Amino acid sequence: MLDPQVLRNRLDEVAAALKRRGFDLDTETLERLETRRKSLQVETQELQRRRNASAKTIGEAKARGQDLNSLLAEVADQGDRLARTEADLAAVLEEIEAQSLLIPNIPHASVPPGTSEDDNVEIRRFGAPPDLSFEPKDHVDLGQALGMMDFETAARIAATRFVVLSGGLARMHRALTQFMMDLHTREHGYREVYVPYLVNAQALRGTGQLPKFAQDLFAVPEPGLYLIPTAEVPVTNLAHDRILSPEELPCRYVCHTPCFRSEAGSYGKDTRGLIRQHQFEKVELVQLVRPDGSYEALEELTRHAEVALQRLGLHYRVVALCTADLGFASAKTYDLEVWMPGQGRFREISSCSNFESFQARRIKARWRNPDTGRPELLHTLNGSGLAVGRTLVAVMESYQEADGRIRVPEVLRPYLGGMEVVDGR
RNA sequence: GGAGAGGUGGCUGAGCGGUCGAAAGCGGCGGUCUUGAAAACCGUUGUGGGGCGACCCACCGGGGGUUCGAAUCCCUCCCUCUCCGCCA
Repeated sequence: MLDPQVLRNRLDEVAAALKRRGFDLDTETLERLETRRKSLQVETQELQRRRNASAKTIGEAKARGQDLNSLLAEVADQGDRLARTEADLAAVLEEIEAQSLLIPNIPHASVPPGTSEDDNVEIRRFGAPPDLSFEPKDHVDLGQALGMMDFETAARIAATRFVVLSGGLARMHRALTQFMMDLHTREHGYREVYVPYLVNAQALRGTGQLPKFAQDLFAVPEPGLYLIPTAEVPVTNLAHDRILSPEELPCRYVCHTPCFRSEAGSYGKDTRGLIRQHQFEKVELVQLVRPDGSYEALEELTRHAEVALQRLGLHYRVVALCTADLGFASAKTYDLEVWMPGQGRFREISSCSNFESFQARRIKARWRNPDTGRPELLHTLNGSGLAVGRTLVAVMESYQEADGRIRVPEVLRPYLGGMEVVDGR
């Protein structure tokens, strides 16, 4: 959510900034609502003031044992009028709130301009495609040949876009998670957290998935909760309605969770393989930081995610998303794209974003600024470190042999009892 | 699932329907004293919002109601704690 003050006083600037990301702000409606809000609020508060004053007078008169009838007659019709303006004001405020929740974040000045994902800008590259002297297979062929990746069985148990992994592949999937968690807790200074996988609507509103993206979520109607689409939701909401002291910052969390996405609206897209599943595992990095350091934090967080790819020996590139490709809540995003030899292309494996105060305002996540002594909004960031399923795909396709065997990257071997080639156990 | 107790400011904890944004204590901040520190003493100390301003408004778990007036009464929802049952 954007700052209501700015939305009020510098509406045209906001509209121009949002235009960069292709969003048309309905300034006419907002101005009309704001005018109405102002007059209603002033009127309401004046009526409240009068009510308080006369209630006080009546109280004092009663204490002196005076006759109250004339006083009570005077205020007889005050209540109705106040109730009406209060109701009108509440309706207008609700309307403004509803509108505000649908306005995306303003792109940072450094975000490259663009009209589609084709305008994203490659920032840097690591490594090179693996030197395979044969025609590489994709992870589906590899996994099924090994008998360790089964989409048909998963479909019988659940539906399409689910998978059953088994044997060495299932173990390597787990090893990848362990490796990433150890990396970020031991070397990058993140605090591990374990959180609920079902969250309420308020939490999802806080991070920006609701109200606009309900169709992407799995709802559980009975307790009225949603399966998390990313650990970002519960972890960022840890700061809900909290005022942190400066010593607690920066606050860095790492969290491994399953993620659930309905993928509505992506029929026919990535239907093959592990790339786009209804359920997948992710290791998520979340930071809560002072506003003056959030862009350094974004660079740092991105590097932390990159280290995971580097240690695994995977070829990747870092891409700055252009204004058109930016997520709803993000002010700036770097995508990490890993090379997938079986597909002959780069695929997103991590997305690292600075949300500035956009989420913090919805969540009321603040810190006490010692310079002002006041509570002020934090900046929030997050990034995948990494998406585990897609990492497994990249490893399988990058470490394949001509005979279809898959070597185990060095860093994973300690987690797999020294296993050098994926086996069936 | 059954029975009971309770949700008040950073914390603990008072609060006959009226002068309560709310006692007191702790903590925090500033000061006096001191070579310095502690102790003691004095002062100060919630959040959000509106108005060009003088100022004003809202908030005592959430929502609704009664009333001229609600932290205080009523309804409802949520949450926490204790005991019993059940289950991991």
